[in-house]
Amino acid sequence: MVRTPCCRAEGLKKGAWTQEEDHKLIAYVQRHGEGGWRTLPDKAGLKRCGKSCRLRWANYLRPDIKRGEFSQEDEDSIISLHAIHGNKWSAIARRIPGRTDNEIKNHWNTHLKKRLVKKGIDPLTHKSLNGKSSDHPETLPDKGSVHQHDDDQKSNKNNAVGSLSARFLNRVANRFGKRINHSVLSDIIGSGGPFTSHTTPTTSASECEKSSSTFSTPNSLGLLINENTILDGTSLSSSTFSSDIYDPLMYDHIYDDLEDMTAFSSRFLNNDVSHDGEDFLMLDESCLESSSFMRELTMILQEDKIETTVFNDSHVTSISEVDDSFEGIDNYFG
DNA sequence: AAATCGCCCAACCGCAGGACA
DNA sequence: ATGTCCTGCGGTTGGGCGATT
Repeated sequence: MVRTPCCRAEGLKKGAWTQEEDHKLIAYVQRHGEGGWRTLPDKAGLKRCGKSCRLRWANYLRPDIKRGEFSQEDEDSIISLHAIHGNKWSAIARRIPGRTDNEIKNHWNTHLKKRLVKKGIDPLTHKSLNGKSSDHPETLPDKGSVHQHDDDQKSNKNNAVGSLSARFLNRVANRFGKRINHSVLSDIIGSGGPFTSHTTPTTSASECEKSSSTFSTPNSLGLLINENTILDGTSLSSSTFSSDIYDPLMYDHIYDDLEDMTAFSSRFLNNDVSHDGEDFLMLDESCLESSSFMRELTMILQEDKIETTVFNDSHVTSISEVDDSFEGIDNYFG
């Protein structure tokens, strides 16, 4: 099917936006909200195509856009996320609050890529350019190592990635299993391990393979929650994780919260495994359907807000090394 | 001072895919 | 099932601007 490009029409302005145009666009969006970009130019009195208006709004005028230089933290995040997602700028942008995909893409191409090359890191693979495995903190686990031998995984220092999650979640499962019942836990532990790597229904197999070598189970669905964020308690509203008021719909609300870009875009990572201090819980999506599990998880998360140091062990064990049986989980934390 | 170069980044382009009639 | 609209995405372009010659 052939479509006529929207900007082909005669008389439409292209190029840099003027202040007046910006004002018109802002005023219109404030009055009528986003969307309807095709008809917006006429209604707003702009001689631009809708696409141009949408881009101008999305990349420049939106009120939640953070202008100015990227912080070190932002840059680290971008590099880490790029190691996972590659050039999926929109996916990266969703994790960097206030930054647009365009901005991140530009920053990557003009600064970060060069910086990595300077440090001897291939910006495409995030591996050392000289062939040696890089110890550089800006690199991530080899995306291709998902199915490597266990020994390789153990020797990979980045294996610690997710292992904290594994321990934490094993603990959650353990406690939950003791308090609730074995069968539910078995469901959770279930096929291929309890908190396996994640892929959303739309995630490709290749993207799955980019994830942590420790947790990969390509067919599983899942979601990730930033453990550190949860543990420091900054991301959880009391209403979201209240163990006192149990509402069967609560987890729908959690989903809603997690989908809320302004509140959670930087915290809820449904595609990523992070590294070096930023660690992520991985939950099978079915967990969310187990209300009793989620309630228990909620309680434990709340408790753990004050005991984050428990997880700062020097040695961590990946979940793949742990016996998936209930007893195994039980023994694991002694 | 003028010309040239290189960098940066806003904006554009073409394509893909979901929604809907 | 098909066609169209609408939106989002990633890659690319080109104008502005400072640095260098």
